[in-house]
Amino acid sequence: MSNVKPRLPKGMRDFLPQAMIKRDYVFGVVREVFHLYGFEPLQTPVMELRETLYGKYGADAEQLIFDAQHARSDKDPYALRYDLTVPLARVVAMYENELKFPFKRYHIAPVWRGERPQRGRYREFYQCDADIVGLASMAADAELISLLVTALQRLGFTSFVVKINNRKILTGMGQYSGVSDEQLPDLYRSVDKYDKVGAEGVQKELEERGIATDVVARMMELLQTHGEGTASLDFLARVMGHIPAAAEGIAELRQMADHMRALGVPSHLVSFDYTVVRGLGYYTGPIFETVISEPNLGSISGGGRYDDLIGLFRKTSLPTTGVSLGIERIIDLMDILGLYPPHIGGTLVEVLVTVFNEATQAESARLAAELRRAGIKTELYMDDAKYKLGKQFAHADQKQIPLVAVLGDDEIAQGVVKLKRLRDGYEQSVARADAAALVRQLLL
RNA sequence: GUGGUAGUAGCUCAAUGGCAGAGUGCCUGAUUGUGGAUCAGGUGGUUGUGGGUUCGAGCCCCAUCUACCACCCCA
Repeated sequence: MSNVKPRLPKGMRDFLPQAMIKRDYVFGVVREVFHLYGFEPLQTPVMELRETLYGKYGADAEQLIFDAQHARSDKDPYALRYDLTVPLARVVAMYENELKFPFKRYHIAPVWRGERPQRGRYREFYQCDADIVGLASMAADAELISLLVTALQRLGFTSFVVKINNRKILTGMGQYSGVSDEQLPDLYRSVDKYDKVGAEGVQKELEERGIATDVVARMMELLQTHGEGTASLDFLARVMGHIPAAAEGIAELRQMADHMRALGVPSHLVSFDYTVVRGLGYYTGPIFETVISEPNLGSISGGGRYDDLIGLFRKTSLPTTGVSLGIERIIDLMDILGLYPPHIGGTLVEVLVTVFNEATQAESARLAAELRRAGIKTELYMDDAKYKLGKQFAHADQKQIPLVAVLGDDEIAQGVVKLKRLRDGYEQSVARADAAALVRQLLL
């Protein structure tokens, strides 16, 4: 008999119950906030036609996308989705007559990438996106910021900043400084490393990419523009307001600022920062990124406006803006920063009902049923061997179940149940009818 | 995709080319109505996998897998 060696595909993970309880909590909080802002769920297949995915990524696609072919058919080649944005664009194009615009959907689901895994970077991971399709108004972008801030606050994050920029301003800066349109992608890629390599690093890289020293110098100065509130926008307007792209971008961010104020977004949690770039790709307007500022733990969300993408699947495009929470990173940080509320622990079981012996097993089962009817998450102890109280307490302790219900001959005779809280050893007997109420009280 | 580091008990890690170990965990008992603490006893391994060198390999060589790190790119 030769067993198959249990192994996981490279870059993919199992989540045991202890981890899933925490993940579900995070997903649940985020989902609740999405609902609060009127976003509704969308689900699409994990596979798309290869041609659907390759449209957006072109040449690089081969290296990044996981193919997923049926063994007995090579027609209609498939691939695992690479993100949730392309499926959204496809859905919008396919069902536009059935959807009500602006279309506000959220999507929490796994995506797959063929990249080499590293810590915090996997081949299978969850994305968590909210997008608004069909609205050009900056009200949409501002609403996403408000949603983002609310979600992070509800998860317990306090010291973070949503850094906001606009692709049009970056384009304007490039034009003002003398960067050619062909060099813009290079420029974006280099500036994206600002956080990592600093101003000197970006400057060096830009020069290495063959952009003239005086051009780089002008660019670097503009990039580092900063100020309270909209002061930096005023400055940029004075310097490069005559450049159409810049003027447009500046006006958009002003509108966003107005909308955010009306929505009550705390001003200390947002900041205009012209070093934000967001990869390469499809962004056309406002872009944003959230960083944990204290301590400096990197980026936990990103997003922006991509008004052209849906045009991939449709004659004319639709203005669209979206936000993506880096949910895997957020889950890591929840542990690092200790943000889980106390009741999110190693188990979701609230009380273990012990079984004193064979003869009283049925009575314990009845107690478990009573507690469950009252909505209490109850585990009824089960064992193939002998019922020993010590083992049952140890079981509860190891599984981190907070309460144990003891139901021995004495308790049954008196119509009571004895509850023990393991955290501090507090013990109390209570009439059966009041057991659920006492469980709730002891859980607080 | 390129380059580097590492893989020994469930976990964390030892072991000059010469008998594979410790701590922790787990099981049993001290304690047949109570977990954690203590004590006693017990359980722990094809040294990631496959080859090679050698009288002899956890250790050296080659390949491979996996994890991690730096690029590339990205979340």
